[in-house]
Amino acid sequence: MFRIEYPHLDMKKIADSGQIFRFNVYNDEYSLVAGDKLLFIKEDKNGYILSCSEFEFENFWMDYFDLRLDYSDFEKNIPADDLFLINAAEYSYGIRILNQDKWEMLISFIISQRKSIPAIKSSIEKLAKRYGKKIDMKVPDFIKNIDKNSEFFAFPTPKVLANASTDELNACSLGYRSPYIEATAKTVYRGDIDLEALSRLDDNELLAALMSLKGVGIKVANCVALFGYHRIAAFPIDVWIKRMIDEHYDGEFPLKLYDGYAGVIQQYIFYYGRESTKHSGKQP
DNA sequence: TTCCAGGTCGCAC
DNA sequence: GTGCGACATGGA
Repeated sequence: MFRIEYPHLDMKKIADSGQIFRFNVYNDEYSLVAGDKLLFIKEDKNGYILSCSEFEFENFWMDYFDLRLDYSDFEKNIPADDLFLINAAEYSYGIRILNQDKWEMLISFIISQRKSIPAIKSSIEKLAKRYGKKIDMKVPDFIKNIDKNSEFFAFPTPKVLANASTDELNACSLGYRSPYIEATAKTVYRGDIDLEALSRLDDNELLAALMSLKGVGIKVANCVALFGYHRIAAFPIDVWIKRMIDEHYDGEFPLKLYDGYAGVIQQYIFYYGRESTKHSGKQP
């Protein structure tokens, strides 16, 4: 167990921010599967109690939650008359761009196309349960809201998915995306594309390399770049972002104001747009 | 039931 | 390069 307390860190908002699909909320407690790692979290006044050791926190989770980056400057260029974005940034205070596993992001966002977030989560859990290794870790005693018999499965490796049959993949509610997953898994497993090596490319080269994969277009590539490679300049445009830009910016978002970190701003817009719609039943 | 979901592909022009 | 229909399935 290890307690942390940081500014600009809100687990609930991050879990609901659409950048991660295996971060579940149980009132003031959370479970989080990242690759083959499992973390339990409990709110504790202004901080959080984590199920990991201090060593594991400093060697993995600290970077995973992007806690070395100062988020306080990202709002400084928002114009005073852009009330929409001022509100979005304030509403999203505490969201960080996670450093997630590249392979997991690639497959997750291929699945995400034309699916609702609950449906995406459901598909990924089916994949993990069918193909992922069971994680050997008990629900710790300080976690009260999660069933002690719960099982958690690592994200499937490229090898396992590359060798999966189409019928089995179809059982994971992938729909027409099954052949995309199959083709991409084979490409990665064979080593035709080395996801780690892509880190050396600049943003545009990275997007181009990702888009060479089956089922990866401009939007998915930007999501993988942003959430898997921490390219915080990447600005994925999906139906929500487009809707917000059309309504509040007359179809053209002033990207130049946020040079180098537009992805953070994008995440604020996405979260604010979706959450406020969820609660009011209409767009903000 | 009907509609929509963190889009992409293939194929016209 | 741009436009357009097809695409599987689950959740609301």
